[in-house]
Amino acid sequence: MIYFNLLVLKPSPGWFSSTELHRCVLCVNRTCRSVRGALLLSPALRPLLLSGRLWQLLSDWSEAPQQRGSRCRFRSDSRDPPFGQVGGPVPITSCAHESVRIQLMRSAVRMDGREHLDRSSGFFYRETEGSSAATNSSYMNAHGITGTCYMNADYVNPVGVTNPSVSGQSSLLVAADVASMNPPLQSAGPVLSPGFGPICSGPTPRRASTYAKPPYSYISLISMAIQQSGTKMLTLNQIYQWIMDLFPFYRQNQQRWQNSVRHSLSFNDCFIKVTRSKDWPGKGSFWALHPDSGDMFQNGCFLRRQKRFRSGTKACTDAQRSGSGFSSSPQSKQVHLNPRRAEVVPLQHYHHQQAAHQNLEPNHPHCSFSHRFSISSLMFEQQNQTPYLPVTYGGDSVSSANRTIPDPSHTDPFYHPLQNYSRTIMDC
DNA sequence: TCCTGTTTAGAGCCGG
DNA sequence: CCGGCTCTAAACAGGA
Repeated sequence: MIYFNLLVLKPSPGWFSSTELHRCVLCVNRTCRSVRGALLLSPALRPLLLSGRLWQLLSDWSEAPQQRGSRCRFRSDSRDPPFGQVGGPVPITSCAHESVRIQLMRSAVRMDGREHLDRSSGFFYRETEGSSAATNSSYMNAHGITGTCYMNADYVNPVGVTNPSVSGQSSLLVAADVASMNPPLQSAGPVLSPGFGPICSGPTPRRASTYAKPPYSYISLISMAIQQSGTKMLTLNQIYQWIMDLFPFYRQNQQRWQNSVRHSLSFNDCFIKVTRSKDWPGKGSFWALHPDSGDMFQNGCFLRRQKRFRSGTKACTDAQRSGSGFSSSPQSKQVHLNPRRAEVVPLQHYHHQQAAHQNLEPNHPHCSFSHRFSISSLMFEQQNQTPYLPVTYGGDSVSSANRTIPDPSHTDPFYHPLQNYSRTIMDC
């Protein structure tokens, strides 16, 4: 029987999304014979942990793999050591070894036989000051179990997937920026995966003494932010926040890059402005991705745009627009609702209508978004579980009656945008 | 006043 | 070399 310690770091404030928990459990279950979890939690999560609810959640999620015949089991019963003791969950402050934010499983574990993956294709995370990049770094966790980390870059793979083989080791990357543990901009925690988009092979970000600039363009960052949101649209401030939460680099010189973000939103046709409804007051409009902009990024890779999206292309027919209640003015990036055709349409469904129409199903070999972690793939997987858009495209004339399903982030305390990507994570 | 959004301009990089 | 893309800066207007 092999036991592994699963160490998950989480920023504060914050909570584990269902997807993150799901990912932890499933990845481990699919890999290990048995798992003993040890969660490093932010202080905000401790009450949840102490109350037993977190363990219950983990336990519940661990059932699925077992039903598929897996012998793996996530131990969460009363035999688990209590909080704070060896073998049990530990408070984040007891993590003695701070230099490694992401702890690995023990060796001799193979992840789905995908050892062939290129290191550069993912598995990005940051190491702390003083440690060297692109090295294997031994560590000892709070329970005295040693492992090896492969340090190769500054950023976590946005998918947060496992790296199947690193010098014979396996890793589980589920960590987030440990803001609660480190003063921002001074020490480096791993960066939480935004939930999609492979780090494409190519130039590997080099670690710097300070946070290195992410290899993503602003358009990529904005696209990622919007895509990862449950409603597929964000306000400007939410976009700011998402970027800063995910990439500590952008916590500095905010005026500079935020201006660029605003410029990108306004200048690029791939972003459309969704005006607020009267009964949904607030500052600023929502920004969404143009329904036809799905193939901007090659293979869903956010490092480089395949082509610049320009509105007015033939990709989206009038029939499709009208059929789903969409209409847009060629003179404006704002989208307007045709009230007579108004209906609540899940945006991802609309995307897939587009994809199907163009013979570009997510799994289609010619689909530029056919990548495992591409937006379309992810959206396809969540088609039956993603909440509907809280509003249709339609700006001012969207009636509250159409907002039949509220923004899940407003009603579900456990909602997290990343939860939509559980299927992909399960496949890790 | 601050934030949001638009627009213009210029520089740098990269690929054809 | 040229065009396209991206980034940065700045000015400006309008709204909360």
